[in-house]
Amino acid sequence: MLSLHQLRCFLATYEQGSLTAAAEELGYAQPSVSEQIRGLEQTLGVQLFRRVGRGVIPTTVADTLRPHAERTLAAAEGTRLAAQQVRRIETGTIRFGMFGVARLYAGADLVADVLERHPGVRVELIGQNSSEVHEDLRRGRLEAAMIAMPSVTSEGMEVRPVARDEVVYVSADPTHLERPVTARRLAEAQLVMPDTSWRHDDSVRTLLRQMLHGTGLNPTTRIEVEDPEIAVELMGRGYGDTVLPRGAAEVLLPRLAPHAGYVSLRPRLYDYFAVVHRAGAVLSPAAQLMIELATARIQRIAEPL
Amino acid sequence: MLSLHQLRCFLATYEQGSLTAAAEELGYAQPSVSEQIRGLEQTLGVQLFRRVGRGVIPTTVADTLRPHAERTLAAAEGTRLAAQQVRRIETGTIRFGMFGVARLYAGADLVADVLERHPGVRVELIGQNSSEVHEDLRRGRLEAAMIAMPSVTSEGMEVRPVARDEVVYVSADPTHLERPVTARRLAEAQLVMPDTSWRHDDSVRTLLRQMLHGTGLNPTTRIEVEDPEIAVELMGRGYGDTVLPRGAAEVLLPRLAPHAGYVSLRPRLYDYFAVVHRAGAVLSPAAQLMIELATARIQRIAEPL
DNA sequence: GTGAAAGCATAGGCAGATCCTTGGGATGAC
DNA sequence: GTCATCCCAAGGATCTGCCTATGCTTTCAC
Repeated sequence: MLSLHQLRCFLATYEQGSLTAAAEELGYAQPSVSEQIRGLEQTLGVQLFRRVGRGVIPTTVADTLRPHAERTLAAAEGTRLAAQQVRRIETGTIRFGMFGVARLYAGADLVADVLERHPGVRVELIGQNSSEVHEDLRRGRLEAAMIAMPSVTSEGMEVRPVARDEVVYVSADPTHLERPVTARRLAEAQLVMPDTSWRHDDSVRTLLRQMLHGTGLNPTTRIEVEDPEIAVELMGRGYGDTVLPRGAAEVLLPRLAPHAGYVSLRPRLYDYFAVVHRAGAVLSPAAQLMIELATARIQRIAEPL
Repeated sequence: MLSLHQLRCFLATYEQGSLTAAAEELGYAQPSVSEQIRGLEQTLGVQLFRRVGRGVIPTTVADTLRPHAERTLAAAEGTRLAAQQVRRIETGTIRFGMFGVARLYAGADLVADVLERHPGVRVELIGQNSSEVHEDLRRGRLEAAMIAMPSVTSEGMEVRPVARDEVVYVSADPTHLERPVTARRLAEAQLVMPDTSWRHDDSVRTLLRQMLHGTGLNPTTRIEVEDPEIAVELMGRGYGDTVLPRGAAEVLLPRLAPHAGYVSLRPRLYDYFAVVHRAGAVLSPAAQLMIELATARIQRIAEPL
């Protein structure tokens, strides 16, 4: 079987014109190189050098094969080099999970932070929602992620909360914002809620369900949409109120519903942001980098823990 | 140390998405492939697959390295293929030794014969003279050759005569050609001799020296030139006679000295053509081919043995 | 929920490859 | 002729590669 080691010995011998010199260059004893050359000649079925008493002389076959051997070794070196560069995060792809609203807060800045420090890399910010990210983590498609809690159960996952953001009641009607909103008021509200497809996993929905659980009530969602932007815009036009993490409200309201405001719930509810990865996993440098940068960004918007 | 085997296992695993499937494709047991992957990850210092209970998932590092691994394996395959082609004489260089007058007889036809059968090869017909060829053989720079005998001693060489050519006396003066030329007549002649630089090794000169040895005489060389063509042309203009192998005379006279003729020496002298290579050498297919074709060509011009 | 199947890791053992040292033969320089 | 150089050959130590057997985790079907 052809091996890189054989090719290295071949090239050294060809260039040095001597097995002894080649062995010295490669740091081996002379018989070892001799054996490699013999093995190469046997696997290829050709004679590469004529042994002529003292010294060896390359045959025309050796002349022909030399550029091929050089190409092969160069390609192998390229492989090694590419791995080195990836290891130093000079190149390659960084894939990181981040669900909807966290990405809304910090996504663009996070990518900018990464590219600032590592201009050569590709960045993939994966995940429409928290539970999809969770599934990707579990299946190994993602190494680490920033998710919102409480969410689906996290068996086999290591979850480290890094920040929390209050969940607030948002309305374009000032009379709805005069006092903190209780469970009873919430149950009576007409709501425009985003993230319809994920309503069973979404952390804000989960919080609201927990809040109303003791009262036997359910919030009325008058309108269900996918995008928080659409929900906010509809809320601004008076089609209903909505419930959002405060960070999202502060990002979206000035742009989409300048006349709307928000107020706390009573009791206050909090959405937690956490770093998640498989329990017991050794994180790559790239994942550690993403975790560090994402945490820093989230903590500039939400409340650090 | 990086190895082709590791890269083969890596690619098979990447494409199959499973160590077990890769092992089956490669014809190994699963733990063997597993070990190779682990070794590759260790030598490169990166994680290529995430082990996730059932199955493995390639990391983004694996995505990045895959094309490099493919290039490397393709280059290695190219090396193997090139060797195969050389072995079948489909490509590569054929180097063969042939000294002056033999090349004059058969050189162009020999090259044509080779290219007819093996259109992809390069051909090198090496050697200004017999003794240079001999030295190249001894040093290993040439594998085999066609030389003229008697020449320098052939210790360590295997010499197989394949044809002989009579050495004849050539003159533009018909009176010189009426009878076979004896040693006495030869010693009195004014000669124009080619191959000046090699006069001590040249086989025709050696024959003449042997012929005159018993008489205590030396041939008078009025003019010494390098090329047989020049010698024949000067002879044709009457500046002297010359001595040549008959094959050379028949090639050169019609073109360069149409009024000249030739006659035998007494006793007759013969130049022998022989195939030569290092004693005990195993000849490559290319060398065997050249020997076969060169022998056939020489035997169509000179007298086969 | 439970058992069966799939897939990877680990452990132990065997065969072959790799590498070294020592010694012998051929060649070339003086 | 003598010595130095350079290759091959042989023997032994170590390492690598590969196998089988086994255990653990995840996945899937009932």
